[in-house]
Amino acid sequence: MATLPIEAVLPALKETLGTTENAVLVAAPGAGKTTRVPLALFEEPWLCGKKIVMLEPRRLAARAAAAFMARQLGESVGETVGYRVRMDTRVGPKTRIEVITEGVLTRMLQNDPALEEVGLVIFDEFHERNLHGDLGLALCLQSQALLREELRILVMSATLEAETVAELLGDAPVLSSAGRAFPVQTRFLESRAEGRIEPIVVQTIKQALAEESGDLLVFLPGTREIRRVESQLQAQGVGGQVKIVPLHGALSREAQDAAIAPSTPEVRKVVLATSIAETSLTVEGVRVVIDSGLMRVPRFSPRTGMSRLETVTVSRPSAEQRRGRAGRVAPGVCYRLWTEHEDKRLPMRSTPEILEADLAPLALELAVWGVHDPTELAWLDAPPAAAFAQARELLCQLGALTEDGTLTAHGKRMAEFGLHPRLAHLVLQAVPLQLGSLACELAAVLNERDFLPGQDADLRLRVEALRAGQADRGMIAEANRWKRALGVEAEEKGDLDYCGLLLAFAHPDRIAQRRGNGRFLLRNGRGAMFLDAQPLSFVPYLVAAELDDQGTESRIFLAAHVEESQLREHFQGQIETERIIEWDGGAKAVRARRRERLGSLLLKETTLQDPDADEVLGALLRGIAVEGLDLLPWTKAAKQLQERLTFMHQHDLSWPDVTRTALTDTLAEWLAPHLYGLKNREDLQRLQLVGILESMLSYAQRRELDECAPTHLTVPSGSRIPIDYSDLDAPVLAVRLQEMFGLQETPRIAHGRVPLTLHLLSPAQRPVQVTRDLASFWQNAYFEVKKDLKGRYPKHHWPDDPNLATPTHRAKPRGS
DNA sequence: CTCTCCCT
Repeated sequence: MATLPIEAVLPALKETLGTTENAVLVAAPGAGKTTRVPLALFEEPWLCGKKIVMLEPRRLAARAAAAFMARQLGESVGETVGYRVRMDTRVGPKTRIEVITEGVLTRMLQNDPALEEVGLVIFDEFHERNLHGDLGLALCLQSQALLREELRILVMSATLEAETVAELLGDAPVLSSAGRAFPVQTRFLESRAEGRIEPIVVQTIKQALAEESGDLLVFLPGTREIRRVESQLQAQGVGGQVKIVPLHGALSREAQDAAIAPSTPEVRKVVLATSIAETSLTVEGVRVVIDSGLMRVPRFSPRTGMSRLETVTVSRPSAEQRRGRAGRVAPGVCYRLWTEHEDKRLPMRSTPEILEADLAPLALELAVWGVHDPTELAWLDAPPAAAFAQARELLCQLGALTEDGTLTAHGKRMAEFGLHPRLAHLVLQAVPLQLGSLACELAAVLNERDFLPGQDADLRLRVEALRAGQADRGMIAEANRWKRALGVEAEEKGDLDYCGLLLAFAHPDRIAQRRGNGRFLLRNGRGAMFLDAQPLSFVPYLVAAELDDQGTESRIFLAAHVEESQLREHFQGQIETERIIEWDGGAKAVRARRRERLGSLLLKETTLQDPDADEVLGALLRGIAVEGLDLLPWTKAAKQLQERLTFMHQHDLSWPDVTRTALTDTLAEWLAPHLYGLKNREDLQRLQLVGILESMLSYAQRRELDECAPTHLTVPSGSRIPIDYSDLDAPVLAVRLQEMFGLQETPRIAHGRVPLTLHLLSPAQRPVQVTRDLASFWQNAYFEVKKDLKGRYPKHHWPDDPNLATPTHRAKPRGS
């Protein structure tokens, strides 16, 4: 066996762990640390015969590492070296090295916080900073501090974030080892790429095929871009010369295996991959990497409880990892589709999962561990407070925690399931309903990537396919394992009509009601919809399992029908009944209704038979305030009375203020007493506003009103002419000039304080003159006016001395 | 017009 670069640091590593508990080992990919380190250490005396457990981020990697090490010892897996991953365990009584996946460590710690049988925990590929890795390290560190001070912890990482890890491990020594990869030449863009990435990718692929030999690995953010690049390459005839192979997580295992297998020497291969090829899968025979510099990441929103996919710039470590994929078999080339200037500004690290993930599973693990406040543990990055609080709230809703945050028996059982708390709750709720078997099938379907993507969103199709053996074998095995754990294997297959109800246990916030047109309203108030019409578009209620959380209306990818009667039976305690008595602006009436709500969903609305009179009155008053005073019957008389009172108020503030503003502000005082039993505009139209306004006055004020602000004035002709109070500062008397003959002075009101403004009119009621000084008019302007009137109304009498003339109210001259 | 892993 060739000497690996890692061999150089092994003696120092043995010595370090012989004297101190914690250490950090930095080694580039390909240095051989994953297989060499456990084999070098498992017989060290400081282990005292205890085991080494090593964490891998992926099941595949864990099994592969165990198999490789077993071969090195000339044994098979399960002897000295074993592995323990989800759904698959191979360890025996002799096993000294257990390669496990990150989540398994959490379960081991929860069962045995002191890890009595373990002498050393190795965190491999720790730079990936997965949620379970971070949690496992935090728990291990506390176990070491409180229960097992001689427990060794070794963190292995490919990047220089080692220093911060070393600090977290109590200033642990850092050892490093060089990598073994071949050199890779990096080529940047000359100028910044604008617009879509696909044309530049296509152009670079063609350039690399011409300039370089060997297979190409192209990193794209997602399947959409992969499809576009593929079709553009085909359109440009590239597909004829080379084999174009997509590679992403939604592909079947066979398609993935075909994509990563080495190509035959005569056919060149262009692999179009997502970040799956960055760490999880190794594509054989690659000499050229083309990196779009983009990746899609899920971002969880504590506000909506959903994840959304975002396209982001890759971090520097990611870009380095991608570049390294070109140097595994020979010196290689990496085309980076950004400029050298932009390269300097790449983020120094990817965002650790704990900062952006759904923290409900973590919060449940911490509750089982006995930690209320995550700051009691040591973290590289503590769980963000908002997301953690949201997670605790969800756990309360699911009954895993009590109000004060203590773990319930139900919560403890949920944690033991190794399922997301929502799904564990679904399964546990189903058992007493004799739906345990269906629940296990549903949980298996929901726990994995959708195997019928793009098809009809109905979950029942997936469960049917699973029952027919058309799902992934692992998924079927998963369902069966839970059935055994619950003792429900023998249970009759639950009716598929219960899928929606069970899903509602997991996602009570995603119960949705039809709004029409394939659009739905979620219980949490958000909108959701199907892109194309399908049977589920027309059901009154459904529960959404998967949504995209983009924009104002989320797209529904996966859902199940639920009956209103099922919701009523199982969510009775969450249905709120409210009595609503409110003004209906459309009908212009008070509506009294009884509503049953499930969150934002209105399940039922009925008319309330005997609404409380005071509440009706309140709603009517609010209606009038909103609609305005025009809702009331303002007759001419009422309007004039309001103007007269306003006139009085202006001169004496002891009078009520009845301006529109004041009346609107004081509806409850002046109007409310007259509204009992009224409920709509028609009722209001029958009100007697004159009487209502008058009732605001004292007896003395009523008498004074007629004196000071009379409705009419009797002019010399004997006519009673109405006074117009609409201009508060200058009440107007509009009267034919002829009726005023003989009156010398301007008539006054308000105890003589306010002269009326006279609008003097022609016999045909046309305005002739406006004056507040009648005496002056007679003496001056009258003579000019007279000439004009004589011309136009020659048959009328236009005297030279108006003071001596007889006033007349007749429009036609006498005797005509 | 959907990233990717993982849980006795």
